Amino acid sequence: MPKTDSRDKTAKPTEYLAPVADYFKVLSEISRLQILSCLREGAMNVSEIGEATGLGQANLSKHLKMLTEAEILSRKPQGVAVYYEIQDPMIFELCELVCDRLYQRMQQKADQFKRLSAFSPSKK
Amino acid sequence: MPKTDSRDKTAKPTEYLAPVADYFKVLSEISRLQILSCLREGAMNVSEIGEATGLGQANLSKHLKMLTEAEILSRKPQGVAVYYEIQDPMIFELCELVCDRLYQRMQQKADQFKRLSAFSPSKK
DNA sequence: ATTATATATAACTATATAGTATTCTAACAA
DNA sequence: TTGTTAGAATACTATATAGTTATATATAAT
Repeated sequence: MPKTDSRDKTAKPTEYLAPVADYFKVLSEISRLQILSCLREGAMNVSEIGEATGLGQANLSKHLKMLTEAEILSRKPQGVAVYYEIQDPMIFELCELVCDRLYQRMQQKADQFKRLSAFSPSKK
Repeated sequence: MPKTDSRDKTAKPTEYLAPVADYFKVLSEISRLQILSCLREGAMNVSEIGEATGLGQANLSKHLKMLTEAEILSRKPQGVAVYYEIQDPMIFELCELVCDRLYQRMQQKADQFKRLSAFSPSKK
């Protein structure tokens, strides 16, 4: 019965994790989240996105390329301009999950702070 | 009626995105995903995690610190050993969403390849 | 106290990448 | 054609960070 050699540390699992890590990496930069955020409303061309985000042209272009290669955005040239659009709305699910959780935590901490505040007169 | 100055490009949205980006950044490294993956089964101490993942001791220690500060893991010293445990299972939701999507895409591409293969005899 | 062991920290190196300045390409307009 | 504009590609710099080696800390055992 063939069995995986457990001594081989460099073996299997790593390769499967790489694409997942790469995907999260795309979402791990503020500039790219900014871009995604302003495309929630619908397609925009590069100049428009640039104005909305304040990102430099070359920089923006690189980020758009990354997002497109990750199949998060789609690219549609129209004459001289190029329009980008959300291709995979799942990213918003991901962002919302994270946002909600971060918000919960803040709430919780604020709550604890209020409750345990050293200067409150009571707490019986 | 006070209105946000839309000329101020460096203003608001960025700060709100930073914590989200930071959270995704924690999940964007293979080594950390490896760690999370092996903690799915339950708490483990550092040595055990090291054996399971093959990561070096100091490196592992740094990753565990990051994951703990992100409140993804909890840290429980027990004598000389320190046990780490998943504190926020939401990460698995996130990973599953991404995995499922990546899998769908692969399926889809394989499918297209099969269908359009230049060497197939027929296609009607 | 002394030693051994588990984990953390510090210092360092090497690599990846965000941002920028510059050049290139392609579409449209004159 | 020539020029103009939008976007992409290239080259470069500066910073961040993964990994490693070496050192420090802390608990347990002798």
